[in-house]
Amino acid sequence: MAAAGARDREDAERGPRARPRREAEVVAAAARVFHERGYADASVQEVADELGILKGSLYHYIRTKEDLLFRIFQDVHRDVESILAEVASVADLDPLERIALYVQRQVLYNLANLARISVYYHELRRLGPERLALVLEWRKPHNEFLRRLIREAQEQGLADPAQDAAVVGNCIFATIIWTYRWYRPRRSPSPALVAAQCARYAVGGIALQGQTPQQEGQTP
Amino acid sequence: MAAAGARDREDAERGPRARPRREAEVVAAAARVFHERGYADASVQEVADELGILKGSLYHYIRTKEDLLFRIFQDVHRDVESILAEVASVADLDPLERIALYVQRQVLYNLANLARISVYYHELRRLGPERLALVLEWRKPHNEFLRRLIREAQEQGLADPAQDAAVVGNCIFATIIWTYRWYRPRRSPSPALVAAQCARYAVGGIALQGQTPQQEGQTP
Amino acid sequence: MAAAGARDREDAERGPRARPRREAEVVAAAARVFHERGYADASVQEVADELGILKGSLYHYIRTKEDLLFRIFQDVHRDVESILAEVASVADLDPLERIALYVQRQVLYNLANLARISVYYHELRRLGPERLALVLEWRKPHNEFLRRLIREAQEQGLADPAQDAAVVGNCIFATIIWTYRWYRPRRSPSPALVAAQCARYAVGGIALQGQTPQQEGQTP
Amino acid sequence: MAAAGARDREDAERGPRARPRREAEVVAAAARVFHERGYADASVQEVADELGILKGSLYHYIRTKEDLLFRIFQDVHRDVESILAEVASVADLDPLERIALYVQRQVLYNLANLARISVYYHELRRLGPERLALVLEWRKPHNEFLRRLIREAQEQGLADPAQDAAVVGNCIFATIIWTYRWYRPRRSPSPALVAAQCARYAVGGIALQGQTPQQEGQTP
DNA sequence: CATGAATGAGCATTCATTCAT
DNA sequence: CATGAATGAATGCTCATTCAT
Repeated sequence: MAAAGARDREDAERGPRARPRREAEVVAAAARVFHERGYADASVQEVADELGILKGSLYHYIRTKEDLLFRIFQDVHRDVESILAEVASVADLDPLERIALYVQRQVLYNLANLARISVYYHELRRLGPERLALVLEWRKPHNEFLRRLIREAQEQGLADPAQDAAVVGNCIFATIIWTYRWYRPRRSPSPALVAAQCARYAVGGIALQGQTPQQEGQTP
Repeated sequence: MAAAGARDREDAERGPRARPRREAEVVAAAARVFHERGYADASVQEVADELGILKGSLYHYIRTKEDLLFRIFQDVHRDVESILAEVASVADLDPLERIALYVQRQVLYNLANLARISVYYHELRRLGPERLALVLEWRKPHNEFLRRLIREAQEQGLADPAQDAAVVGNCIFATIIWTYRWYRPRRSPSPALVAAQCARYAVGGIALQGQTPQQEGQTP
Repeated sequence: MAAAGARDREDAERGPRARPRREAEVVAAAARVFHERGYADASVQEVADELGILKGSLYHYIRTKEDLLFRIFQDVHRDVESILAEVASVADLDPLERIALYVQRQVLYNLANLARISVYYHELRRLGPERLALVLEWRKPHNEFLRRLIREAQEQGLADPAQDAAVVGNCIFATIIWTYRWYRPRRSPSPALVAAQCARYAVGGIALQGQTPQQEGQTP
Repeated sequence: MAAAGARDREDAERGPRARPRREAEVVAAAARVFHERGYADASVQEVADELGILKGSLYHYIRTKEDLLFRIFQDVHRDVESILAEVASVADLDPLERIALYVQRQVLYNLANLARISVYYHELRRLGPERLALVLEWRKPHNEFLRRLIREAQEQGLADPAQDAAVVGNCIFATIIWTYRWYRPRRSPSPALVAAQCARYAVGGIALQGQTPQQEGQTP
């Protein structure tokens, strides 16, 4: 996670071969520009400007503009995958604790990588059909992971069995993802605090409690 | 009226003012197209096609493409405003109950208006600066309304006072808003069920409970 | 044929609706530009300049640059088809006479439509695969027509049966087609003279004669 | 030689001067690529790929892309010149026999060098003005040679004096050149047969005969 | 109101050519 | 000689917007 969080910052320590660096810089610049202007409105020119090279030169690293977008997805996917693996490997946690840890880690990652994450969650539909399908495939294990935890919590009497695992799973994802839309680096509370409170909110949202308002009957 | 006879087949049952209907159709078509293709990728031509008129004719209703976008925002804002008013006017609810009602009503509205809502939440940044500022201004009362309820709940011992009202307020908005991204009309549970479970999740997320995992200290 | 020949010239007499005219002008301008500069080197800008409109406006008539090319092929094909039909319908000609008529008419057409014909014979491979296949399909009946006449002439003792019908058929096409490369409107003899001599050359090339050099054995 | 050892596998049997071979390979690769894709559509990259070197490395052999084209012209010119010289030096041939020999040798050469010949005849106009003029100058002696033979044949009563020497000269060139467009190495008859029949066709086309259709009067 | 041709600015992409290593 | 990143100009195409009919 630490390595992932560092990705948005400029790397100071580089060895003799600067090539991989270049690639990462290109993707980082694209993430910044796409975040700021939106993928469809951003021009390849603007990405090149951000990098201080000419538009034509950018095409040494990519074949199409969409490649820039897809590489952002690849990078985020890789990081997010490692968060999942890490959370899954922690021992001695009950399902609710594991969900709390998952939410907290993901939120922390999001807040540390706002530009890339914004693109990752906002511009999915700008990918071509094959890549779109690929990314949707990537995301499935996360859905499964979370739903399984929810069901386990329900079976162990920790979570309300009346809640649909798919629905509340999506609510938890909402809690994690939407941070990219409201978090303001300088104005909002510290990432650690936000991550903790999101985790607390998500767990509270599914936990079994005594008193809960029942309103379904009131629907107009 | 006689001169307009040739156009009567298009909408037969219309009162003396035919304009509002036509206007609403235009905005609805725009919402559908912008939802499907994304605002930036959608062309004015496609909206005209959706309406069965020519591109040039569309400019009788609008001055710029952004007008189409903005009218969607106006419509949604109007509806959402009335939901807020309605929820505020219900008597004899404690803060948590009122939050639950608010979430439930909003989610129900979202699920019934997926196209417009998707645009409303997804394309905000495509508005020009003045209109963007206007919409952000519109949204403030909702923030205030929700935060006030949270604080009241905390003061009345119903909600966890350790939670930052702004943060959990955003979490509740996340729960409401994100439905536009995951809800699938035919595959997902009924709107009523989803709305109820989202409300239950949101209230549970802020309600005071005995046991909650405390992880802030574990953050690396 | 007369109508076909007139196509390259500007039409003076036009009715109230100038629309079909516009289309023909576009194709004629494209033919001129592609002839002068070569299809691949010519830019859509240059075609627009030739028409006195803006590049973007040209796209009201076409979807791609290749459309311009293909319409030239369509026009020439239509004309050439009618020449074939006409030659086939003349009564009381022996095979050699019919071949002579065919060559003469085709050459006359070529010389009257140099720009379009140059493109038709020179830029075939610039068409996309489907259109290329289509045009090759169009040309097959001409091959068949000519080969059949050659075989008939051979059977009737008018043409040398030792000649391969496919090979000399191609030689006759060469005689017809290559005119687009060497004919110079002001410097060369009159179209009528050239057409007659090409016909005479082609017929002589296949006709049965007493003395002909036999060199195949000398091949190194 | 030791330093160059790493490249020995590419061409093992080479004398002390490896440069000319390398040069010839470059031109041959260019001819193949230009033949396949067309000069204007072919990229320098593709020629480099064909050679298995990088684009930048190609510029050790050439200064511009057009150089590649011109060298093909130089090579073909050299060969074609030697055919002319050879045909001119054969003793004891009457004009028609010499024309037959010329056609046959040229066609044989064309069929054995389809790629270069296609470029030679197809891409002439892609040369810059000076080189274009140069090549046109090169070709003049061939025109003169052929026309002189035709006129001699006419004077000796071997060829029809009513035919314009320039026109039928071009017809003969057509017969020779057009082979590059219709000859298919595996499907068409043997080069020797084709060359013989082209020669037979060309000579028949100009030879004096009794019966010839006269259609000039029918021209509309 | 409707039409549809025209506008003109902008964009992604290609490519011949250069040059420092 | 070879490399490959960089250049910069050009190109095909799109599209929001206008306007005469």
